[in-house]
Amino acid sequence: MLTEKMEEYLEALFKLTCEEDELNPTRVAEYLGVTAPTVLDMLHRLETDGFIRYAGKGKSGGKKKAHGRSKKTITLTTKGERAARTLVRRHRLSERFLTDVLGLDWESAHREACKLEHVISPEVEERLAEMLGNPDTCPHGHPIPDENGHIKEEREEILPLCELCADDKACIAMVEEEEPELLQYLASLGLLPDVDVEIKEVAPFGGPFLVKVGDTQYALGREVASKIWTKKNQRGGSKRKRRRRGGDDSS
Amino acid sequence: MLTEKMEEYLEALFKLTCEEDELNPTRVAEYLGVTAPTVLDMLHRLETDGFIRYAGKGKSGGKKKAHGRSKKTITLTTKGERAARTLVRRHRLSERFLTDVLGLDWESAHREACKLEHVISPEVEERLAEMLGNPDTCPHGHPIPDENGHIKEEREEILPLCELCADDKACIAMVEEEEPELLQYLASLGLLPDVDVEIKEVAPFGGPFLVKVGDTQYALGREVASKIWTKKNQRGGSKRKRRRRGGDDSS
DNA sequence: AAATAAAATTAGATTAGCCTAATAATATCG
DNA sequence: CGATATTATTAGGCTAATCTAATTTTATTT
Repeated sequence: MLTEKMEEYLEALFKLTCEEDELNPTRVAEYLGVTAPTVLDMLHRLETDGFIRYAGKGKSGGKKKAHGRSKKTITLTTKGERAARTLVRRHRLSERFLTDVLGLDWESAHREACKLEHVISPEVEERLAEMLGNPDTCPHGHPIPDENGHIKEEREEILPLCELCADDKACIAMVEEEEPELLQYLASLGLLPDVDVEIKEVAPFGGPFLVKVGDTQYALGREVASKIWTKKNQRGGSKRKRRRRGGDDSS
Repeated sequence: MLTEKMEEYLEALFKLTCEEDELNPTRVAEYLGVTAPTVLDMLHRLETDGFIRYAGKGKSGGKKKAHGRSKKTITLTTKGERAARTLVRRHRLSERFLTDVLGLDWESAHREACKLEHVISPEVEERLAEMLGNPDTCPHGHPIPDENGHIKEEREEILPLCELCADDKACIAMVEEEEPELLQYLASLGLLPDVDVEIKEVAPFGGPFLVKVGDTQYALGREVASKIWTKKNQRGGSKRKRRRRGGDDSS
């Protein structure tokens, strides 16, 4: 049986494995705000229940170092990934409901969704999706997996704002969440999904981006700019900049 | 801090103390499907946290039996009762939402509401109530406490169907829930809140009630009849049959 | 390669909720 | 009243999650 805690870990593992390969326990501990032994414990439980694999990748012949068989890594099994995607779906559907129907602000919606996702049944999930018109993104612009956990991948050409160049025009596709202060800040600048922006200038040496939103211009640091994902307005169709792994992010 | 389990117990205690006075641990254990020691354990925790009182009622001078000071009873403190009423409110609001907005059947709605009630924040509670038009009953007809936990007491003249007499005409006010099979059965007969019924005959010696609903007549056992609360159509204004304590029931 | 730093893992404890078995108190019946 | 039920309570255990304090591995530096 999947306890609420197990669900939380699964979700975290899913998000983290999408963002970085070679996920290790310490990173998970840090992300979830618990200690490493606690994570180890849970990893074992998740493993015996078949949700993850935690072992050195089977390179049996590897004579690397002779002793310990090639550092363990955490990977979700199909079962584990299915569960995680369902949770992500429920979380994002909840967020949509909380913002669109009940009118909560993003941050509250996120906080509440973290609790709701664990108590929503398949039936409620389905009705909720239906009632909301089967939305395909959460308020932050992140895709909502379908009933089977599939994430729509029309995501060609989505790249962080920090990779745009001067004079590029783009539309914000999604903003990283999980960081309330950042969100608050972005919202205050009007940097929200579906908003059009134009890069006026990119300061060299890791300097700020001068971005025009509506009639105003803001200087955004690289850090912030990397948290805003944009859909570039095809303008000459320069197809550089590949996407990363097939995964997804946060919220 | 109030854990989910503590909330469950509080709610159960609230319901039970409304229905029977002199509530004892064994009854609670039976109601919640756990063992008596488990209940004792929780009672102690709830007591140290100030949600209940569990002690022989202070009759200090009572020389009854000399030894053990007059059997302990469970009572909710103001704090405990406030918490319980909030839970009842969230449960019933959830039920309304699940049935009215998402279209779930009563039983599923009840099941889901049992989980939702523990994760709904004051903010969501408020918005939900607003969105639903501040309903004052759950789908089964039970009153929804207001934001302060007050339960509307227009409940004069609400009495169980088993106390009606032949030829009485009444309107169903609410039906006991917590018993899915019963609910299922009642629903199949069309015995739902707001439906008008007429008692055609009351068989003597604890026999069944012949009740007319729409064009059909059904024979209901006393047990079932006691689970259906009705608002009698004033017909001569016979004011007998007082209500019980100020409490409320299930759902 | 040795020394040092960082990560992983083991050991041992704690708390909330639960359980079973045993014991103590109360009630009820004949 | 005394024997038999019934209830309440105590004792002792178990699992999920968590922690702190070692200890062991694995990496990195020099």
